[in-house]
Amino acid sequence: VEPTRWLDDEEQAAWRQLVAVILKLPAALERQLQRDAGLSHFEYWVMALLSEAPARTLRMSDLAGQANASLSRLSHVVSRLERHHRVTRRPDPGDARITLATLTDEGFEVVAVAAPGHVAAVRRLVFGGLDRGEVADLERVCAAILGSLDPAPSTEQRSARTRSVSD
Amino acid sequence: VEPTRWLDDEEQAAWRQLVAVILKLPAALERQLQRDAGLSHFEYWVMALLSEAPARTLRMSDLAGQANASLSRLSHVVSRLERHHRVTRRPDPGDARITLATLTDEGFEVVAVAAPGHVAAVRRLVFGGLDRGEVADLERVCAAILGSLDPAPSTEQRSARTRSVSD
DNA sequence: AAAGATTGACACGTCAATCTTA
DNA sequence: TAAGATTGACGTGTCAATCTTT
Repeated sequence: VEPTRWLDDEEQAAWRQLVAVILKLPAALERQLQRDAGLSHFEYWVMALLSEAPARTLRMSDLAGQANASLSRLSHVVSRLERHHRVTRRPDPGDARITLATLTDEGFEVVAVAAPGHVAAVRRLVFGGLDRGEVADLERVCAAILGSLDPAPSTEQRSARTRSVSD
Repeated sequence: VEPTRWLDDEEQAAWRQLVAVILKLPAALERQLQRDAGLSHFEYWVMALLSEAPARTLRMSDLAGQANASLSRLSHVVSRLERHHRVTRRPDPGDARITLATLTDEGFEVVAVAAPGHVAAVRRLVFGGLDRGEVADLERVCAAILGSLDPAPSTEQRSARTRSVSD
């Protein structure tokens, strides 16, 4: 087998580590949230994003964008959350094509209860072994990768970050 | 909501980026392999690992370890691969509890054909935006995270790496 | 009883098709 | 016709239960 061009040794080593992280980290977070709060990581993430939004409400499209998910995936998950009375959906009064998703009080409670344990897990699993410099490295490298990953640097989702139920 | 202790700003920023990478990178790789080779990323990874092994053969347990997967998950995937005549399974002659998985010639062909495109995608999506220093950072940080992730620093899977059909 | 592995049920993600409003 | 969103079918992953060999 002699392909176009391989990865060099450094890249190969880095790649193996990245793949391992991508395989194991999500699984670990999933287990923690499932065990301690009965939530999937994605459910938690969606509710956390809503909890930060004005009026705890977001358009499905915006929510999908902020959650890095397809509209389809989001819709399935929100259906589930709605079934559990954690989120409600209703058409936008101004443009009926748009659906607004709102976190209920009950939903907020669920995230609020789940948050401390999840944050602790993230601190332990991700940041536990990193010093300040490595945290900065992590952010820089991830940002660079995301740059290559998103062909469209169009819609900037930069905005004042409010601390709330998340992360 | 006032939990035990939050992430500081730097950690929070890094965490958001990491989550985005974890959400998007696997999806992107999956799409590429599915589209160009009809393989899932995990299937590719499993076959690539077998292609490097002596006699293209590995015990299911070892394969699961190297692939960072549960034995159950691996078993399902290998069943699928076996159905497509890409892998064969047989009990170990010495200890019949053990199952040996072997990559077939046909399976090797499949990986060999898929590899160049996949490597190119990895180069483009992951390393395209990184300079040498950032590649090193990436490896360091991932290694550190894996350290926190694996409670057991027991079994060292360090061994001479052979370049083959992978990465 | 323990190790190695497999299986089946269930939950989730993806894709393509569909529906509704603009 | 396009934008926003939903749905259903299908493949895959996970968990617990199971099976076989030691």
